[in-house]
Amino acid sequence: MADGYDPTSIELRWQQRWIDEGTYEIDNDDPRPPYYVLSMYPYPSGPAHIGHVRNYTFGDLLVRYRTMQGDGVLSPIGFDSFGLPAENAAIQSGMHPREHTDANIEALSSSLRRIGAVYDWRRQVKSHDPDYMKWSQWIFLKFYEAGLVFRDTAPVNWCRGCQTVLANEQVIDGLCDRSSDPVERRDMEQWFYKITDYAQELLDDIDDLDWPERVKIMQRNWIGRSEGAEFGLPIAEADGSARTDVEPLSVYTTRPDTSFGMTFAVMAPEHPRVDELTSPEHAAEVAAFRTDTSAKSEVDRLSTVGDFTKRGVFTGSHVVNPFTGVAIPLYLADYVLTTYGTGAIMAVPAQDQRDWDFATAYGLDIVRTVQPPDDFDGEAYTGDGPAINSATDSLDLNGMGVTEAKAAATDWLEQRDLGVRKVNFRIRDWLLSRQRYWGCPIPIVYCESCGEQPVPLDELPVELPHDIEFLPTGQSPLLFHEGFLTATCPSCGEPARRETDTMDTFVDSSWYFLRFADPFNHDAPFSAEAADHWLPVDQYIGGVEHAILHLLYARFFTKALADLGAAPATLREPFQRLFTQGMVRLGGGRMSKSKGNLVAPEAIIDEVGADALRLAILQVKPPAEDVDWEDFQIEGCSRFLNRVWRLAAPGTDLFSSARTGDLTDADVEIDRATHVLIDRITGDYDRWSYNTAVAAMMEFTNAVYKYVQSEQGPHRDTLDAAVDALLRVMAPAVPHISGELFELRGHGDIHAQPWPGFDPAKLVTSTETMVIQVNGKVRDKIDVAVDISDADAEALALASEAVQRHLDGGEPRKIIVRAPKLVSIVA
RNA sequence: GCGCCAGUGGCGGAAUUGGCAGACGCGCAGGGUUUAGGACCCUGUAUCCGAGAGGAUGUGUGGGUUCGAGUCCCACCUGGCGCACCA
Repeated sequence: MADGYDPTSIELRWQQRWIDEGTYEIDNDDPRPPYYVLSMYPYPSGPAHIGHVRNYTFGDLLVRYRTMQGDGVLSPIGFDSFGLPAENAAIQSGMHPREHTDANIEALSSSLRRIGAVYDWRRQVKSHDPDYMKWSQWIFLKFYEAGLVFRDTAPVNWCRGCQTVLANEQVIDGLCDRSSDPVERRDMEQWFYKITDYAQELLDDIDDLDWPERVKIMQRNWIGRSEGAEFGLPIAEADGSARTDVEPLSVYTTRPDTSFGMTFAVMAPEHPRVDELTSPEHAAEVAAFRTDTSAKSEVDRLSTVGDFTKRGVFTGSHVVNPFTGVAIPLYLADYVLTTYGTGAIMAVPAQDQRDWDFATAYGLDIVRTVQPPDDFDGEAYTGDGPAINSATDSLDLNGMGVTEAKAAATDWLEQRDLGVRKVNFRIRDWLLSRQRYWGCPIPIVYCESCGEQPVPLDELPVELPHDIEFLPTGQSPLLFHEGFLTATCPSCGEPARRETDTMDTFVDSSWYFLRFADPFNHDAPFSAEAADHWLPVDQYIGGVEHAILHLLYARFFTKALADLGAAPATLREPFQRLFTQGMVRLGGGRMSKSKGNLVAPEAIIDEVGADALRLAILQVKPPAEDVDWEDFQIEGCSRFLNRVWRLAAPGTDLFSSARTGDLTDADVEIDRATHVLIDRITGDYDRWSYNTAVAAMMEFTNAVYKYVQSEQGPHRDTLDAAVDALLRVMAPAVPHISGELFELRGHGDIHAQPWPGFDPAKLVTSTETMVIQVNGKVRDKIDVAVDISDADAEALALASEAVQRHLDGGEPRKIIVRAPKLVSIVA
């Protein structure tokens, strides 16, 4: 064939055309129903890798499909362009992070265009663009004003390798999630966002999200709500009586019902009252223990394996168990953390395994207060059961189950003013300070006389100086840049020093989806009207690795911005539907730059075209599942596209041999198959079943080939209708080839076409294959009319020779008829 | 340990409501076309018995419900992911 399928030239031409014609640009006053499709904000690390391509192919299919369905689709793209890798590259290679980043953005943009993904490029945002930074800082200051920002000295996670502070979310099993170095603890002045103010709402609103269940579970776990009681343990005199001149030691427990089994108490080594509550003769030991603990990683501290004898120390003091009035020893132990609850616990070894281990190691009493089942052979028992050993004159819990006893114990505390019901959350405030250059500067200055001062809104953005020297010292280069450091106090006008911390890059990705709604706004990050028009995102697409960090922060920002009046008050959630696509692996392992086993999509596109690659991505596996690169069937997909080309391109033999005139049964059958195709693909696209959609296209194409090659040959009208429908349903998946063929066939721009409808009446056949089972086994199949009566179906089944053979003269005991599909005979 | 998800041919997978298991593709085999190769077209391809007709077995394992189970229920095995001793 002279004019064979040449993907490269076709694809480049269409890609240019979509950009030149602004096909997927959309204005906020577009009259079509708004539909917002968004793929997660990519970090520009260079040309797209195969995982990116998979992600953006799914997004692009949806953009094109919804457009054909008649929606006004918002399909924006931007770049999460701040972050550590650019700065590390600068230290290593001397290339400025800005140049490094800009080059990577160009490379990634080019990749996205090469796979045929379409966006409204006008709306593009980049985190490091001063125009974007301005509004990141503006939001910081609004949060500051509203009390959602604070500064505090806090033990922070310090990564020695990266020489920076990490958020809790970036610490995985005590190791840095980027460099895998062990994370140490250090005290620093840090900026925080008060995400804990929204803990309850963030938890409650998860229920209504159309998200994968496991992501919702992960968020609930992370927020970690627990209900319990907080109460005081009075400090004991030498004789064991309670002191009234000193504040009791406050503890939090989720098991107030077990309080009678409290045989000792434990403070975190960092607890502020350690010095006060340590007796002089134990001071040296306590000090040594605290030093040891501070050097330990969080993994070691929370571990429950191994010897407990070195993991605690006696303070020399006692406290009083308010339930029993008995004085019990007060210890420090590394497994108690200052960051959760009150930083001190009541220890109940019989019902908590760590307490049990500790008690065993230190020879402390163990008293059961919940009766374990008879067959229980463990140590600490945490299950349900009747309370025992839990009674005094004023409170008797004995016999109650855990739930009832909890309530009774808490009521008792509240009635006596000893304690209160308390809800605790595991989630902690969001530490956003980073001691790094390549991030958005925190817009604060420090004045000797006026103290901490927010930068006035009209002075934003605080920009990063460009002339910076990168040294591997681990300290932010901003600390040594006089021009940046020097500022004027907005309050008194005297010289002041600028904050050198920059923001965590998760700040940038926490509101970019709002900026996309109104990217040209010069007066605000976005208008409430624009946000109201587009948000929430109708379909968000990304990796499950962002299940906690990014998605939780973005939810927090959206709620806070709505409460501050920047976003519509009704906008409580940013992403109504979330789809998490699986990862692309190689040989069962992870693909990574360091392993040097990255698959380069560009090389594949050069060889077989972007459409074949897209089709292979869609075909290989259900989108939600991880997939191995070795399983991709690029060749089969390329072969299929060639088959379609030969079928649909005008001027081929297939096309010119078509007959005209009356329609035959074969024509009716192909017409029916065409409607089935549209029906199937519509359903498959709607439910993200792209692999079966591709199978449907292939099956249909095979059927049309058979039809064309049949003796009587194809009818021109039937063939035209079949092929045009095929191209239309393929358009969202393989936009270049279907666009090219549709145009060559003289029908104009396929992407401006409405989604094809189908006639339900045409889906039904006149006959159906009826299956006949004897004792559950298929014994015969008979073609019957679809409207056959049950009685006729039964008679037909019994008349079957095969059925009679298997009945072997016996009488059927029971016959189940599901006409016209099935007759089941029990012999 | 707790929670979630998955397990189907040589391989990736399909089976939307309990009703023909293995669609579609890859791979493999045979044939056609071609000077040849490639490309293309056609046919076959779960396992076992059988020349064939046909039969038996079969969706991780073991039970159960049902006329009928890949699908529902119970117990278990294996793998992946999350949480993990947060009081």
